[in-house]
Amino acid sequence: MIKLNGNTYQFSAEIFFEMFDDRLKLMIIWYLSNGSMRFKELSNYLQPITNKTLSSKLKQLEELHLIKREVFAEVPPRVEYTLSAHGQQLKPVIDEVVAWSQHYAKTFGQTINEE
Amino acid sequence: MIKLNGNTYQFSAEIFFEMFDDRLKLMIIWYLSNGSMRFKELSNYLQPITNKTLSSKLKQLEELHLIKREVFAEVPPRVEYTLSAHGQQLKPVIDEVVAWSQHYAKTFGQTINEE
DNA sequence: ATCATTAGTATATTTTAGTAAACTATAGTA
DNA sequence: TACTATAGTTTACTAAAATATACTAATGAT
Repeated sequence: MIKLNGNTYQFSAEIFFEMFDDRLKLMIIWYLSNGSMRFKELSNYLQPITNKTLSSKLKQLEELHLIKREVFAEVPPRVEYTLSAHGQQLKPVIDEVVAWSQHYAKTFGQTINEE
Repeated sequence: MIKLNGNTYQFSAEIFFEMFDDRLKLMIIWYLSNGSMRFKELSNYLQPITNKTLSSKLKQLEELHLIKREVFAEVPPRVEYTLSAHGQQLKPVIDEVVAWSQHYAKTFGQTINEE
């Protein structure tokens, strides 16, 4: 039995399942796994998404200690999002997700314009 | 670019993200990874969950070719759910999820009544 | 003076997912 | 006769999540 933020879990994996209860948060981790990104950049990749939704997801990920938010004192503003140490430790999960997806796509989908 | 069920994806991983856009479907895979289970059994593990929700999630997983549904001609009815080959190939993903979660729980949570 | 840019916030509206509760068929049991 | 069990379905409702749209501050460019 695990206690975390007032919640109790039978199995540790349930923590992951609750964290990534939408497709967006894990996708953001996935995009950030290749380096830092700015708000607008992430937004472009995740289209269609509204500022409000992206903003709230990033805030959640920060509260979960999975990403870091760095503000630069510039105009127009610049904010960079980067994986934290715990976020980076999700890399093996991401790698297996990619491997599985490729296999699945090979079986059920059709690849066009590969490069 | 990948085509699958009328949708197009830039990256194969997006297929996974769309499949597991809720916490329930991957959790079901996780429970089934130790063998087959009946409807009620899954329902008990996933409480609180309604019949309608569980039923729809199982239907989705079946359509995605990730689980198999076996009906036995008995009264009261017996239906067993089992991972398909593609479902079983999610095992490495699950394993990494478990490993990461344990590490995360060790850092931010507190384990009580471990055994 | 006005436009463009970034990283959001604010407000109102719509969509979606999930819930609760009742119901089905079939056979065995009290 | 009524109750139990299983594996759902059906209906009506609600709460949560996402959307569209407009807005802000500060600066440089046109």
